[in-house]
Amino acid sequence: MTTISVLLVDDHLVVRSGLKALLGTQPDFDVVAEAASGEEALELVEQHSPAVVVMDLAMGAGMDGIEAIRALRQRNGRQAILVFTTYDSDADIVRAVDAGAMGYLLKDASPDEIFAAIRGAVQGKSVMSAPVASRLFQQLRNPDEVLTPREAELLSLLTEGLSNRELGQRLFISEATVKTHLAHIYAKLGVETRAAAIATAIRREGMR
Amino acid sequence: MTTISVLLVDDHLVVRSGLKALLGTQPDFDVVAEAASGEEALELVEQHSPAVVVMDLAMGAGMDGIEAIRALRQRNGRQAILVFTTYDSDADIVRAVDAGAMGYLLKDASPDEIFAAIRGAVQGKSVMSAPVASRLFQQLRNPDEVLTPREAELLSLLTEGLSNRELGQRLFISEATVKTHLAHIYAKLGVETRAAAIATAIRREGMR
DNA sequence: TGGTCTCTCAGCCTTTTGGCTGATGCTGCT
DNA sequence: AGCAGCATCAGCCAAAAGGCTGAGAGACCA
Repeated sequence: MTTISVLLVDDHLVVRSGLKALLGTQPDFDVVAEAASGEEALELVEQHSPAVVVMDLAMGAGMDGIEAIRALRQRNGRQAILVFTTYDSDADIVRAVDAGAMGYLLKDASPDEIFAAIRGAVQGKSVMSAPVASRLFQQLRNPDEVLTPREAELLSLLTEGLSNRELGQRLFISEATVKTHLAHIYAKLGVETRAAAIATAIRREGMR
Repeated sequence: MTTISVLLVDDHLVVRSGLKALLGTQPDFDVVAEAASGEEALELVEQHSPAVVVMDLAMGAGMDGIEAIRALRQRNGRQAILVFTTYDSDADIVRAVDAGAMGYLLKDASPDEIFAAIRGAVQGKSVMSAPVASRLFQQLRNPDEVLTPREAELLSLLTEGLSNRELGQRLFISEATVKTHLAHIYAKLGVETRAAAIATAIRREGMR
């Protein structure tokens, strides 16, 4: 039997131990290293070149999971990257898949789901939790409601409470353009005010 | 040596396993049961009457952690309850302590912190993570920044994206009064716009 | 009884936001 | 070559939000 080498990336030690304990029950998994940050993950991948990287998206400080995935992909590693996170926000799912994640699991997934996802990942199969899949499906059905990259960027800044003027300065665009983007964002989110947009963004899109 | 019986309550299996693995490294801890929900926690406390209950606040569906703590306290159990959660929102901290939690740990706490907190809890000592303690301290030092009940109510509705007019209608007050409350809220939160207030409320005050 | 807090309301004025229409340059796809 | 989508910008106007001052009623406490 071929063993599958795994790198765990999560800023919470408890989660890493839990995952390690779970994977330890299976004969074909071998957790070769653990990282608590994106930066550390890059190093450890270099050192151990694991077959699979299981990665959280929300990482306290520094590089977040998405950036780490992107960085790993750019160094053309052959690792299969599996997202393992608490939230299933639309934006995160799309960005993670876009960045090159092979699968997307939620932290309340059952052990079997986790095992299957990892085994599938090394074989090039894409596995995701049911809620995640249904969200992706939803987006495919309603492409009109998908934010463009620029809009998502703006929405993200919006949730920090910036004014149109400030948004323009941050993004190096005029206030007029900010307003245009906002109008599109409101339409796509189905809201009419910036307040509602922020509320929706933080709750539904998971932008915190 | 007296062993300390522990009940773990967290809706994520990985977290429970991780915690169990960590506590297993110490000779004086004995994880007697695990619950995935508040309801289950109540049952298992009844069955095992553990010395300490380590509880997450965010629990998928049904009874949340705060309610579970309150319910346990009302059944006048002698368990020390320790909150073990991801976020340190002001509101959650206050509500948890108010509900009867002995300590408040964040999930990125080190094993030693966790061990110390559990051992302290059975001896009646209150242990909390540094960020948590500083937030509580902050509130005691600046009572001027504590929202009045009415203000908190308004802020909560604000996070749903309502306009001043709608807020007035919901609360049966004039728009002028809404504006007065908002001005006070902004001052207390240290923001200048409703957008920033919403962002702060959801992130810092934990109003989701 | 007086002071303080909280909640309530009004008016005035400035700034910000949102709705609308129209327009340009770029990219990618057909 | 042409079309669609994206990002950019402008101007105009109405609505909403925010800053400021002042003020009254009720609760609570010293």
